[in-house]
Amino acid sequence: MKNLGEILRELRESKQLPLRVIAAYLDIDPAIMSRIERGQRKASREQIVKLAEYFKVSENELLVAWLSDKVVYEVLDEDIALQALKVAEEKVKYNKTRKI
Amino acid sequence: MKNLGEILRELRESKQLPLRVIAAYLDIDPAIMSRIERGQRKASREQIVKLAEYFKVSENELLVAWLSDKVVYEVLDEDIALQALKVAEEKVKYNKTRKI
DNA sequence: GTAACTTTGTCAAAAACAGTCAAGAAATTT
DNA sequence: AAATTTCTTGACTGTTTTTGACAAAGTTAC
Repeated sequence: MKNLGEILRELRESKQLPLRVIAAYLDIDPAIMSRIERGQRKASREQIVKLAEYFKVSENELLVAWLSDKVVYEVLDEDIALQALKVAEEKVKYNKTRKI
Repeated sequence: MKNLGEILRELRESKQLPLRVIAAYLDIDPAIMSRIERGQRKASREQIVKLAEYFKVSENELLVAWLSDKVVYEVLDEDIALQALKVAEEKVKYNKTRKI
């Protein structure tokens, strides 16, 4: 159950690439990429898609890590986090059947 | 499985109160309260707490509706919404055991 | 010890957010 | 059905948050 940042760092290090290269590919400063890997900065959806392509890794896998990180972040300091997530699931399921 | 807005509107109407009164209590313009009830605007956590007190309703109940709405909103246009929510749950559970 | 890499702090621009106000639509009262 | 009240919406404003660049400090590897 790895965070997006951990995943990205492992992918990058497994290829022995410096931040510089990935950052250039995304057209951002290496400093930002550093923060993304350390979970201090959110990546954009587009960046995730590009990274999945770059690393030749399942886009879904990365997107799930990314989205779930965002959700966790939003919910984390609440005692009711788990309760809220369960309710959110129900709501999503419900909306899906109604195709809203 | 009601949205926060629906809950608030029902509470208000059950007491036959105009938006004006609730809005004054929260110290905001009725226009905003209207949008909150229609789900077009997010309420702040503090507003939820005040509303729970005002309506003499469980704070948790309102907060869960509020938080889950926020989560749903964040996740809604993704196909992977449910997947991400499940992963988010795991992450929250994991964090809880480690008290981060 | 120096060169490459990474992390961190600070700044500016852009985007998102919370709120006000006013005008029109809808509902209610008389 | 006119008048009054309530509700909704759009346009606007100020504030906060986010995003990214840049530079300096800290690491790591040679």
